[in-house]
Amino acid sequence: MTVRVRFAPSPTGNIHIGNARPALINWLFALQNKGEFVLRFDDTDKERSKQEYADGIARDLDWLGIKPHIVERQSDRAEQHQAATQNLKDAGLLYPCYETPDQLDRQRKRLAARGKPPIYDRSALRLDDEQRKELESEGLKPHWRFLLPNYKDDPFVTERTEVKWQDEIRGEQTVDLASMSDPVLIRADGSWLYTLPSVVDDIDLGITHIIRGDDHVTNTGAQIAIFRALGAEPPTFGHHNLLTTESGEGLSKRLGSLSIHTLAEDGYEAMAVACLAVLTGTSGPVEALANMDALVQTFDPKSVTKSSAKFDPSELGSLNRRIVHQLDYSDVSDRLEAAGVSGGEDYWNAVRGNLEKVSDASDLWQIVENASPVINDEDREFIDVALRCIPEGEFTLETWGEWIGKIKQESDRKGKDLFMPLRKALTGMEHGPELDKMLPLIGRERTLVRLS
RNA sequence: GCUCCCUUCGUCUAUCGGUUAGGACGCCAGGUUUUCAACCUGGAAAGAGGGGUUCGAUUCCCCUAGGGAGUGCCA
Repeated sequence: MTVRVRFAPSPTGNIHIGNARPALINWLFALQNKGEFVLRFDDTDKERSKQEYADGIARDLDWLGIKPHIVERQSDRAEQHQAATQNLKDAGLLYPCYETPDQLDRQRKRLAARGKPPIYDRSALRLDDEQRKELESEGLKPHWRFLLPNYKDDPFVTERTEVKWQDEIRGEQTVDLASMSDPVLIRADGSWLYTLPSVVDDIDLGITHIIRGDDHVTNTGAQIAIFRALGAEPPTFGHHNLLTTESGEGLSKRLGSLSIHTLAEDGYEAMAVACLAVLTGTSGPVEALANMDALVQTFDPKSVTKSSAKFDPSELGSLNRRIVHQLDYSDVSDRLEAAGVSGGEDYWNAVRGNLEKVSDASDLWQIVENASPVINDEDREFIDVALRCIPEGEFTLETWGEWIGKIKQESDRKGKDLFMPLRKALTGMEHGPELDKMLPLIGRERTLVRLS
């Protein structure tokens, strides 16, 4: 059977590094198993879902290197959701409830105050047709709950109230359905909550593995019950740990600075973001892997740990640096040319070891094109000596060695005193890329001008 | 409040009862590079607390504390 996974964001905001984690883990899992990746927009919340967010999510995933094989929109599949709804109603597994949100809220608070679990008491299940009619004649519209197979004394008895599954990441998991309320599947306005459409779509789309954050663990218990109620075998589940900020809070959509789009605009490499998002909270090192293939080879779902992991945004800097240092000219030529850096491969190889971000290459380019020479008064005489020693012919990689050798003979300077005045005169800076590589790029003409 | 999960260097983590508690990132020092970066070598750095079980506990059990998640007519 072909592995098929899905990433199912609700288009209610931009994705950040915390959402990138499940997206990438699913993507890697798909590639590792020669499977397919479905991007499904869970847009059942009409109030908050927006097309612009969906577009933004697709764009950000693409930037990260995720190319979905299939794109779906939950709102396009109302027919199937309707059919499943009817199935459940016919089976007596979906029952109408008339409590208002306010009433439910008070009920929960009352239970909490008494130290009891805040579980819905199923009083609506005991309503007869006449009572329902009466409530509806008062103008109340029902919302619908799924009857969890969990109470020993209810008409849909199952011996066990626990749902167990072998989690791809966390090992054996158990959720006790007796500890949760019957989930509301349909709102009073007739629209679906995410729970049922999600299961229906997972069945119809042939999803084989549901990999998502461990905030869904309890959900999985109820959803497995719904899979079974719809006559489908539940897929394999895997729940990865969540990432938190330094202060330990869960990542929220409010973390604008860590939105994928912002990180992209700030000039970070997609692979740096991907490595941090995926490899943090695993037993492997957070390595700087330069391409998705390497990450596919490296990542092991089983290495994801169970506890939430603090991740350090500042690590993105060093990760990015290490990745940039590995990039070949062909990886960056487009970006360099777009930024007006025309030094080609020689230039890239000369400077990449000094860069934090690829965009820094443009700043360094000024060394070649228009550095402001710095020549201290006490070095003037020495620079004049250097000027006289400049080798004949075109500047090559050997020119620097030749030149400095000659200067050594002509002056009594050595070490730092020898090369630093030249570095400052040539580049205007006290540190930077190796001069033997820069010299051919700067060329004879500019060298003469800068030293004069 | 109730349910589930978790707790080892600063951070992410390894350890199938006996280890000098290992690695990665970061940090510090030295080397190398005639600068910086890179690179190499070395170093500092950890079992939340309390009870058990055991010849022996970081490892198994219980309690406490702390953290995460769920507990929605959000997803």
